[in-house]
Amino acid sequence: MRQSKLFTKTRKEAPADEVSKNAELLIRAGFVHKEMAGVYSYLPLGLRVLKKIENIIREEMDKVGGQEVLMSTFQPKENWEKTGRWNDLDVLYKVSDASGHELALGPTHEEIVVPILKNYISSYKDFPVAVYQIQNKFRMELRSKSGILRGREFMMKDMYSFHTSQEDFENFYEKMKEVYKTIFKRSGVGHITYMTFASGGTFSKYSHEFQTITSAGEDTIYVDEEQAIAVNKEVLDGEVLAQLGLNKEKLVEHKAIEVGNIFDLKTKYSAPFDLSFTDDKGEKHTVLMGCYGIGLGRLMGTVVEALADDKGIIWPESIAPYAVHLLALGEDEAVLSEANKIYESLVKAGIEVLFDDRTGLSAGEKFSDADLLGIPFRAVVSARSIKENGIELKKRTEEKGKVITLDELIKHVR
RNA sequence: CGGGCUGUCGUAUACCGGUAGUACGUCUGUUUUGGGAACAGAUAGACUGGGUUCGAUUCCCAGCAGCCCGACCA
Repeated sequence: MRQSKLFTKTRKEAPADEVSKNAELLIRAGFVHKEMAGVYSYLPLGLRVLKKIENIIREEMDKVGGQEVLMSTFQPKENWEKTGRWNDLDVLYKVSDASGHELALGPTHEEIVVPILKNYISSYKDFPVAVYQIQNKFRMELRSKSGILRGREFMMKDMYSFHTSQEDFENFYEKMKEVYKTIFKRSGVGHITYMTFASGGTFSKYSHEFQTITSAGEDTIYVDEEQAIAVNKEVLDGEVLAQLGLNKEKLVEHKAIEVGNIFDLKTKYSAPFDLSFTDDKGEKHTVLMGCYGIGLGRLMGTVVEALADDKGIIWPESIAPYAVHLLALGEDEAVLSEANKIYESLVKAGIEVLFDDRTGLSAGEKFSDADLLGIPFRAVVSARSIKENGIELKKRTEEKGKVITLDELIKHVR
C-alpha cells in the first residue's frame, strides 16, 4: 500500500475526549474513528489488524473442530423470554420494528445457537459439536470507557460446544484452555496473559478468564508466577486458594484486562429449549454446553496498551497491519525510483508493505509517523542508504538499524 | 444506574451582556529534507432548545453529549 494513497492521516494531537492510551494512539495513527462513546469504526489500518487477529482465532478454532457460522444479529424476543433473560439482562438492546414487534440486538448467542442445533442434532452419534462465529455484538454498557477496551458495539468470537456427558465436556474444556493460551501467545501477549480463576456470572459458580496484565485493566488479579495461573479478586478466598493449591504469600497483585472467558454452561441454555439427545439405550438426556468468548477489538486495544512506548504503537509481527514500513526520504529522483523498485520487489515477493512515498515531508515527520503506526520493521531508502548500497532496516523496538540488501530484507521479514 | 466534572475552530486557550481573537494543526504554494524546517496565503468555532434582556457565546432553566469515580459487566 502506498501511503500517499491511504486516506487516513496521522494526527499530532490526541482528541480532547479520549484519555485512554489505546484510543489516543489508535485515533492519532488513524486505525479507528470514534463515532460515539464506546462505538468505533475500523479504518484500513485498524481493520487489517483486526483481520489478523480474526485469522489467528479462526485457525485455532478450526483446529479443535469448530465449525464456523454467522448467526443473525436480530434475535427473537420469545427466545429471550424462554431463558428468562429478556428482562434480566440489563445490557440487552431492545429494538422494535414498524409494527411494534420487539426484538433484541445480539449481545451473545445462546438463544440463537441452541434452537439452531436443536434442528439438526438429536442422537448421541451427532456429538460432540462446536460451532463458533466472529461477529459484532451489542451490549448496552452503562458506562463505556477505556477506548476500544469496553464498547457498546464490538467484534467478538463466540464458540458454543455441545456434549453428551460431563466428562466429554471437560475434555473439550481443557483443550480450549490450551487453545486460548495459544491464541494469546500468537497475538503477542502470551507472556503477560494468565488463565484466571473467576466468577461464573449467571452460568456457574466459577469460570476461567484470560487476563492480560496492563495498568489500563479493569480487574484486579492475583498471579502465581510459578504455576502461571491467577485468581480474580472477586472470588479470592481461602476456599478457592485451597482448591487451586495456591499459597497466598506467593501471589502478586496486578491490574489486568479480561481478553477471553470460558464457561461451563451445563444445561442452563439447552434445558429451556429442550435441546436433548437419545443415547445408545434409547434414553433421552439434556445436552451439556460450554461457551468460549474472545473480544477481538479488546484484544487489539490490550496489545496497544501493553506494548506501546512513548513514541507510539508497537505491533507484534503476527498482527501488525503490515510487515514492513518502507520509507523514501527526500525528493531526490534516484531515491524515489530506487524506493519504488524496492517496493515493487517486496510486493512481488508477497510481503505486506506500507510504502511511505509521500512527498514534501521531512525525514523527522516520516520517522515519527512510522513510530506512531508501530509496524515491526522500518526500511529506509535515502541518498545515504543508496551510497551504502542497501536498505537501512530497523526494528520498531530497537534504536539503531543496519544496512542490508534487498534479498536479505526479504528473507528477514518474510 | 448513583455521584462528580466539562461543553468556544481538529487541538490548547483568550475575551466578553454589545463586531469571537491568538497559537498550534490542517489545506495551497515556494524553498527545504536523517528525528515533527521556514516563509506566504487560506480554512475552520460558541452543543441544542427555551427563558431573561434593546441585545446572550456570556446570566437562568431544560435537554443532549463527552469524560472521570463507583455500581454493573457470558
